[in-house]
Amino acid sequence: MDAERAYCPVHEAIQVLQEKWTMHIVRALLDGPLGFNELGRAVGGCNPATLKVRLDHLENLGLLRRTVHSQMPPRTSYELAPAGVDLQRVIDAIGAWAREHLDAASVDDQEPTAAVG
Amino acid sequence: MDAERAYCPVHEAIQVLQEKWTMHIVRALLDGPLGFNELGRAVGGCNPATLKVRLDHLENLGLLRRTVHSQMPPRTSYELAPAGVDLQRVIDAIGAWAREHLDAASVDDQEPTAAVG
DNA sequence: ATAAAGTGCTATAGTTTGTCAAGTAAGACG
DNA sequence: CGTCTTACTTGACAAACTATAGCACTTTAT
Repeated sequence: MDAERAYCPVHEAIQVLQEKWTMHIVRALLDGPLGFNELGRAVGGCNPATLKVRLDHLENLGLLRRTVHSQMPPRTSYELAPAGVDLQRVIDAIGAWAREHLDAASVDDQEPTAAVG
Repeated sequence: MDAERAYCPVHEAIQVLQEKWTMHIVRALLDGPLGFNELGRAVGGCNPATLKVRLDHLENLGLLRRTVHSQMPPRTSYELAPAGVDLQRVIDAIGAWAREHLDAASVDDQEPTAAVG
Protein backbone atom coordinates (compact mmCIF):
# COMPACT_ATOMS: atom_id res chain seq x y z
CA MET A 1 0.00 0.00 0.00
CA ASP A 2 1.37 3.38 -0.96
CA ALA A 3 -1.75 5.06 0.34
CA GLU A 4 0.20 6.09 3.41
CA ARG A 5 2.80 7.81 1.24
CA ALA A 6 1.84 11.33 2.22
CA TYR A 7 1.41 13.82 -0.60
CA CYS A 8 4.81 14.93 -1.74
CA PRO A 9 5.10 17.76 -4.25
CA VAL A 10 8.52 16.70 -5.45
CA HIS A 11 7.27 13.21 -6.12
CA GLU A 12 4.31 14.56 -8.07
CA ALA A 13 6.50 16.90 -10.06
CA ILE A 14 8.84 14.09 -10.99
CA GLN A 15 5.86 11.99 -12.06
CA VAL A 16 4.95 14.71 -14.53
CA LEU A 17 8.42 15.58 -15.75
CA GLN A 18 9.60 12.04 -16.30
CA GLU A 19 7.02 11.42 -18.98
CA LYS A 20 8.74 10.96 -22.28
CA TRP A 21 9.09 14.24 -24.26
CA THR A 22 7.60 16.44 -21.55
CA MET A 23 10.82 18.22 -20.65
CA HIS A 24 11.75 18.53 -24.30
CA ILE A 25 8.39 20.14 -24.99
CA VAL A 26 8.78 22.58 -22.13
CA ARG A 27 12.26 23.48 -23.23
CA ALA A 28 11.15 24.15 -26.78
CA LEU A 29 8.27 26.30 -25.60
CA LEU A 30 10.51 28.29 -23.29
CA ASP A 31 11.78 30.09 -26.39
CA GLY A 32 8.30 31.25 -27.29
CA PRO A 33 4.96 29.92 -28.50
CA LEU A 34 4.84 27.40 -31.32
CA GLY A 35 2.29 25.68 -33.51
CA PHE A 36 1.65 21.97 -33.34
CA ASN A 37 3.84 20.73 -36.16
CA GLU A 38 6.37 23.42 -35.46
CA LEU A 39 6.61 22.19 -31.89
CA GLY A 40 6.90 18.65 -33.11
CA ARG A 41 9.87 19.62 -35.23
CA ALA A 42 11.46 21.63 -32.43
CA VAL A 43 11.18 18.72 -30.04
CA GLY A 44 12.61 16.45 -32.68
CA GLY A 45 11.41 12.90 -33.00
CA CYS A 46 8.12 12.99 -31.19
CA ASN A 47 5.19 11.79 -33.25
CA PRO A 48 1.89 13.68 -33.35
CA ALA A 49 -0.05 11.12 -31.33
CA THR A 50 2.27 11.24 -28.35
CA LEU A 51 2.68 14.96 -28.75
CA LYS A 52 -1.07 15.46 -28.54
CA VAL A 53 -1.34 13.34 -25.40
CA ARG A 54 1.49 15.27 -23.72
CA LEU A 55 0.09 18.61 -24.73
CA ASP A 56 -3.32 17.70 -23.36
CA HIS A 57 -1.78 16.59 -20.11
CA LEU A 58 0.29 19.72 -19.77
CA GLU A 59 -2.70 21.91 -20.54
CA ASN A 60 -4.70 20.00 -17.97
CA LEU A 61 -2.04 20.65 -15.39
CA GLY A 62 -2.13 24.34 -16.18
CA LEU A 63 1.42 24.49 -17.47
CA LEU A 64 0.38 25.18 -21.00
CA ARG A 65 -2.09 27.35 -22.83
CA ARG A 66 -3.57 26.37 -26.16
CA THR A 67 -4.89 29.13 -28.38
CA VAL A 68 -6.82 28.48 -31.56
CA HIS A 69 -6.25 31.41 -33.89
CA SER A 70 -8.20 30.08 -36.80
CA GLN A 71 -9.94 26.86 -37.44
CA MET A 72 -9.52 26.90 -41.17
CA PRO A 73 -6.79 27.02 -42.17
CA PRO A 74 -5.82 25.41 -38.86
CA ARG A 75 -3.70 27.74 -36.78
CA THR A 76 -3.10 26.88 -33.17
CA SER A 77 -0.41 28.04 -30.85
CA TYR A 78 0.93 26.45 -27.74
CA GLU A 79 2.40 28.68 -25.12
CA LEU A 80 3.63 28.11 -21.58
CA ALA A 81 1.44 29.39 -18.78
CA PRO A 82 3.19 31.13 -15.86
CA ALA A 83 3.56 27.82 -14.06
CA GLY A 84 5.22 26.40 -17.14
CA VAL A 85 7.53 29.36 -17.60
CA ASP A 86 8.77 28.84 -14.07
CA LEU A 87 10.15 25.50 -15.19
CA GLN A 88 12.92 27.56 -16.72
CA ARG A 89 14.72 27.16 -13.40
CA VAL A 90 14.55 23.42 -13.67
CA ILE A 91 15.76 23.38 -17.25
CA ASP A 92 18.53 25.77 -16.30
CA ALA A 93 19.60 23.51 -13.47
CA ILE A 94 19.66 20.58 -15.85
CA GLY A 95 21.66 22.66 -18.30
CA ALA A 96 24.21 23.65 -15.70
CA TRP A 97 24.58 20.07 -14.56
CA ALA A 98 24.83 18.77 -18.08
CA ARG A 99 27.56 21.18 -19.07
CA GLU A 100 29.53 20.20 -16.03
CA HIS A 101 29.13 16.44 -16.04
CA LEU A 102 27.90 15.25 -19.37
CA ASP A 103 30.22 14.63 -22.25
CA ALA A 104 29.47 13.16 -25.60
CA ALA A 105 30.38 9.48 -25.66
CA SER A 106 29.25 8.91 -22.11
CA VAL A 107 25.62 8.98 -23.13
CA ASP A 108 24.56 6.21 -25.44
CA ASP A 109 22.36 7.67 -28.11
CA GLN A 110 19.27 6.14 -29.55
CA GLU A 111 21.29 5.49 -32.70
CA PRO A 112 24.01 2.97 -32.01
CA THR A 113 26.13 3.77 -35.07
CA ALA A 114 24.85 0.59 -36.76
CA ALA A 115 27.37 -1.57 -38.60
CA VAL A 116 31.02 -0.75 -38.25
CA GLY A 117 32.97 -3.39 -40.03
CA MET B 1 17.39 13.33 -40.02
CA ASP B 2 18.58 14.50 -36.63
CA ALA B 3 22.18 14.05 -37.69
CA GLU B 4 22.52 17.79 -38.10
CA ARG B 5 21.23 18.38 -34.57
CA ALA B 6 24.55 19.37 -33.02
CA TYR B 7 25.42 17.78 -29.71
CA CYS B 8 23.43 19.50 -27.01
CA PRO B 9 24.18 18.72 -23.37
CA VAL B 10 20.73 19.78 -22.18
CA HIS B 11 19.08 17.49 -24.67
CA GLU B 12 21.25 14.59 -23.58
CA ALA B 13 20.59 15.29 -19.92
CA ILE B 14 16.86 15.31 -20.53
CA GLN B 15 17.15 12.04 -22.41
CA VAL B 16 18.65 10.49 -19.32
CA LEU B 17 16.43 12.10 -16.71
CA GLN B 18 13.18 11.43 -18.49
CA GLU B 19 13.58 7.70 -18.21
CA LYS B 20 10.93 6.34 -15.92
CA TRP B 21 12.09 6.12 -12.28
CA THR B 22 15.48 7.71 -12.87
CA MET B 23 14.75 10.93 -11.02
CA HIS B 24 13.02 9.05 -8.24
CA ILE B 25 16.09 6.89 -7.85
CA VAL B 26 18.41 9.87 -7.72
CA ARG B 27 16.23 11.58 -5.19
CA ALA B 28 16.12 8.55 -2.93
CA LEU B 29 19.89 8.16 -3.11
CA LEU B 30 20.44 11.83 -2.32
CA ASP B 31 19.61 10.96 1.28
CA GLY B 32 22.40 8.44 1.47
CA PRO B 33 23.39 5.03 0.10
CA LEU B 34 20.86 2.23 0.00
CA GLY B 35 20.68 -1.49 -0.76
CA PHE B 36 18.84 -2.83 -3.77
CA ASN B 37 15.53 -3.77 -2.22
CA GLU B 38 15.77 -0.89 0.16
CA LEU B 39 16.12 1.45 -2.79
CA GLY B 40 13.23 -0.23 -4.50
CA ARG B 41 11.07 0.46 -1.49
CA ALA B 42 12.27 4.04 -1.19
CA VAL B 43 11.48 4.72 -4.82
CA GLY B 44 8.11 3.16 -4.32
CA GLY B 45 6.57 1.02 -7.03
CA CYS B 46 9.52 0.20 -9.23
CA ASN B 47 10.01 -3.48 -9.87
CA PRO B 48 13.43 -5.14 -9.61
CA ALA B 49 13.83 -5.69 -13.33
CA THR B 50 13.42 -2.05 -14.28
CA LEU B 51 15.36 -0.98 -11.22
CA LYS B 52 18.32 -3.05 -12.29
CA VAL B 53 18.25 -1.61 -15.81
CA ARG B 54 18.14 1.96 -14.49
CA LEU B 55 20.87 1.31 -11.95
CA ASP B 56 23.11 -0.17 -14.63
CA HIS B 57 22.50 2.79 -16.89
CA LEU B 58 23.20 5.27 -14.13
CA GLU B 59 26.36 3.44 -13.14
CA ASN B 60 27.43 3.43 -16.75
CA LEU B 61 26.94 7.15 -16.95
CA GLY B 62 29.07 7.60 -13.87
CA LEU B 63 26.30 9.01 -11.74
CA LEU B 64 26.19 6.04 -9.45
CA ARG B 65 28.60 3.80 -7.63
CA ARG B 66 27.79 0.21 -6.82
CA THR B 67 29.65 -1.43 -3.96
CA VAL B 68 29.39 -5.11 -3.15
CA HIS B 69 30.07 -5.58 0.55
CA SER B 70 29.47 -9.29 0.69
CA GLN B 71 28.33 -11.74 -1.85
CA MET B 72 26.66 -14.14 0.49
CA PRO B 73 24.51 -13.09 2.14
CA PRO B 74 24.17 -10.51 -0.63
CA ARG B 75 24.92 -7.03 0.57
CA THR B 76 25.25 -4.30 -2.03
CA SER B 77 25.01 -0.61 -1.66
CA TYR B 78 24.19 2.00 -4.24
CA GLU B 79 25.56 5.45 -3.75
CA LEU B 80 25.64 8.57 -5.87
CA ALA B 81 28.95 9.49 -7.45
CA PRO B 82 29.90 13.20 -7.39
CA ALA B 83 28.19 13.77 -10.73
CA GLY B 84 25.06 12.23 -9.26
CA VAL B 85 25.21 14.26 -6.08
CA ASP B 86 25.28 17.40 -8.19
CA LEU B 87 21.82 16.52 -9.40
CA GLN B 88 20.71 17.81 -6.02
CA ARG B 89 20.41 21.20 -7.71
CA VAL B 90 18.03 19.82 -10.28
CA ILE B 91 15.92 18.05 -7.69
CA ASP B 92 15.90 21.21 -5.59
CA ALA B 93 14.74 23.24 -8.55
CA ILE B 94 11.97 20.73 -9.14
CA GLY B 95 11.08 20.88 -5.46
CA ALA B 96 10.89 24.66 -5.45
CA TRP B 97 8.75 24.66 -8.55
CA ALA B 98 6.50 21.94 -7.22
CA ARG B 99 5.86 23.70 -3.95
CA GLU B 100 4.96 26.82 -5.81
CA HIS B 101 2.82 25.46 -8.58
CA LEU B 102 1.72 21.96 -7.81
CA ASP B 103 -1.27 21.21 -5.70
CA ALA B 104 -2.87 17.90 -4.96
CA ALA B 105 -5.84 17.28 -7.22
CA SER B 106 -4.24 18.95 -10.21
CA VAL B 107 -2.03 15.97 -10.86
CA ASP B 108 -3.81 12.80 -11.84
CA ASP B 109 -2.05 9.94 -10.17
CA GLN B 110 -1.28 6.60 -11.68
CA GLU B 111 -3.78 5.21 -9.18
CA PRO B 112 -7.21 6.60 -9.92
CA THR B 113 -8.58 5.96 -6.44
CA ALA B 114 -10.27 2.83 -7.77
CA ALA B 115 -13.90 2.32 -6.87
CA VAL B 116 -15.66 5.17 -5.17
CA GLY B 117 -19.28 4.30 -5.00
C1' DA C 1 -9.38 22.90 -62.39
C1' DT C 2 -5.38 19.99 -60.98
C1' DA C 3 -1.38 19.02 -58.28
C1' DA C 4 1.80 19.65 -54.50
C1' DA C 5 2.77 21.18 -50.03
C1' DG C 6 1.29 23.11 -45.75
C1' DT C 7 -1.87 23.28 -41.27
C1' DG C 8 -3.74 20.67 -36.76
C1' DC C 9 -5.07 16.38 -35.45
C1' DT C 10 -6.77 11.30 -35.54
C1' DA C 11 -6.71 6.11 -36.46
C1' DT C 12 -4.52 1.85 -36.94
C1' DA C 13 -1.04 -1.43 -36.42
C1' DG C 14 3.48 -2.64 -34.91
C1' DT C 15 7.57 -2.11 -31.86
C1' DT C 16 9.65 -0.87 -27.62
C1' DT C 17 9.50 -0.34 -22.77
C1' DG C 18 8.07 -1.36 -18.31
C1' DT C 19 5.51 -4.53 -15.20
C1' DC C 20 4.28 -8.58 -12.38
C1' DA C 21 5.08 -12.87 -10.14
C1' DA C 22 7.96 -16.19 -9.38
C1' DG C 23 12.48 -18.29 -8.82
C1' DT C 24 17.76 -18.73 -7.54
C1' DA C 25 21.61 -19.02 -4.10
C1' DA C 26 23.38 -18.65 0.68
C1' DG C 27 23.31 -17.64 5.53
C1' DA C 28 20.87 -16.75 10.24
C1' DC C 29 17.29 -18.04 13.30
C1' DG C 30 14.15 -21.21 15.69
C1' DC D 1 14.49 -28.72 8.49
C1' DG D 2 11.58 -24.61 7.25
C1' DT D 3 11.29 -19.62 7.10
C1' DC D 4 13.14 -15.17 6.47
C1' DT D 5 16.36 -12.11 4.51
C1' DT D 6 19.40 -10.34 0.57
C1' DA D 7 20.42 -9.28 -4.71
C1' DC D 8 19.05 -10.12 -8.91
C1' DT D 9 17.19 -13.11 -13.09
C1' DT D 10 13.72 -14.97 -15.92
C1' DG D 11 9.43 -15.33 -18.72
C1' DA D 12 4.83 -13.86 -19.77
C1' DC D 13 2.35 -9.95 -20.37
C1' DA D 14 0.38 -5.04 -20.62
C1' DA D 15 1.05 -0.38 -21.31
C1' DA D 16 3.45 3.17 -23.74
C1' DC D 17 5.34 4.83 -27.73
C1' DT D 18 6.18 4.90 -32.86
C1' DA D 19 5.47 4.97 -37.95
C1' DT D 20 2.49 5.61 -41.44
C1' DA D 21 -1.39 7.09 -43.43
C1' DG D 22 -5.30 9.94 -43.75
C1' DC D 23 -8.86 13.93 -43.04
C1' DA D 24 -10.55 18.70 -44.00
C1' DC D 25 -8.95 22.54 -45.68
C1' DT D 26 -5.70 26.51 -47.41
C1' DT D 27 -2.14 28.46 -50.41
C1' DT D 28 0.80 28.50 -54.45
C1' DA D 29 1.91 27.16 -59.10
C1' DT D 30 0.52 25.64 -63.59
